[in-house]
Amino acid sequence: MSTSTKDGYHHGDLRATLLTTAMEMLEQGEQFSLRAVARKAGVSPTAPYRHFADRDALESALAAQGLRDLNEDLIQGDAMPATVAELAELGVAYVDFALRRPALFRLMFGNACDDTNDDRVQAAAAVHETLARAVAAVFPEADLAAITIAGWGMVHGLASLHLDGKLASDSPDDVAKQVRSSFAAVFAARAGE
Amino acid sequence: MSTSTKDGYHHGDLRATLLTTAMEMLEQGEQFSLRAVARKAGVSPTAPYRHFADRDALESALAAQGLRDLNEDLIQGDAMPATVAELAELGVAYVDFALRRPALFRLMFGNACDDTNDDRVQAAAAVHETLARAVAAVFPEADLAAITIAGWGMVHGLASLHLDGKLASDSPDDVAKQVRSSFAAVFAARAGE
DNA sequence: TGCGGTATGTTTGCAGTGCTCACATGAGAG
DNA sequence: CTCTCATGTGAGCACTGCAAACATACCGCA
Repeated sequence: MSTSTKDGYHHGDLRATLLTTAMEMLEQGEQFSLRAVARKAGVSPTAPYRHFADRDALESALAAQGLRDLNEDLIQGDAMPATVAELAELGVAYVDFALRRPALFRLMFGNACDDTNDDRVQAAAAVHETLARAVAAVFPEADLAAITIAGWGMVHGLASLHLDGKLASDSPDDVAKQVRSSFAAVFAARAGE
Repeated sequence: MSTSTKDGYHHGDLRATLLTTAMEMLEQGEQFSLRAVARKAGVSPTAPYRHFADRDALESALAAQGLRDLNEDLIQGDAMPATVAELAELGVAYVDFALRRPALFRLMFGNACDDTNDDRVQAAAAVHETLARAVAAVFPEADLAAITIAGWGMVHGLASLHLDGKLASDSPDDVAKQVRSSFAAVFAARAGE
């Protein structure tokens, strides 16, 4: 048995435990530090260093996981979108993710990402591709790269601005509506393409 | 004489000195802490607390200043834009600001902004209004709120994604081109409105 | 002119952090 | 059964934000 919790000197699966513990802390809004994670995992303050070079490494691993989760959320509305309205739902999902898991979202996008972390860059690329596919499905004849970047930018910006309270928004429903009308306002004219 | 640098016990204008010192550090990419700022200003580690309640307060003041600077950059192309291409230049200025002063930009938008800091919310509102005016000048008959938010979101998202290295971009010129084509791709169809 | 109050700076000290290094343990290869 | 090495522990350093208690000198007021 090499799964999670053994009670001897050696933990058995500390790396995974640290990741899930840290993720919980992010989810719960607790401010998070290597030491705090270790404490919560019931392990000495320096134990994490056996599994992560430094704090950034842990954060990168969490960010990678977050990007994978985001990608799943985006794909979940399985079918390729056919209309601008359906494409907008991808945007809604993106913004919703940011608002549901703000601390994680900030980890994923907030720092410089000068990453040699392959997991992470690959996960980011996957998100990009998901968005590109969706855009391509709706605007088959358009300049794919430009529209994809524009759309990603818009959605990401809306998420960030809402996260930071720069845009008025009472309820999550409100936010979703705002995202939809942004898509409508901007992409409506091309709907027929 | 109550201006900046006196050499006695009392500094004379510490608050301002701290702000400019901190701003320099942000500009220079030095990592910044209350203590480091105090050190660089040649003052004891806790002197700043006479002028700022805590670290967040200093950051908020810097963020407010940053928002004012950003607003100036946006207005600088004085004339109201008349075409999508001219509107795009506002976007270019926005993104350029973010890339030129990344640490400041992160301060301005990176944190939760649960601010009672009037300066700051007002400065943010001013930016919003500048953008709204510009959009209104180009699309006089459109749904102003929706397009403004969409545009702000797009520009802000592009800035953030570039800052975090999520979008390929070799040179600043490259980035500017990307911003322009995003505007073109998305707003082109409405240009005649 | 002198005096006291108060805004502004200093010192000391605490708890928390990231990280390094020397040491302990025990699981698994031989 | 033993030895090795991955994995855990502990003590310790430099740094941080922040809270008192204390020092100084600028100010209005007598």
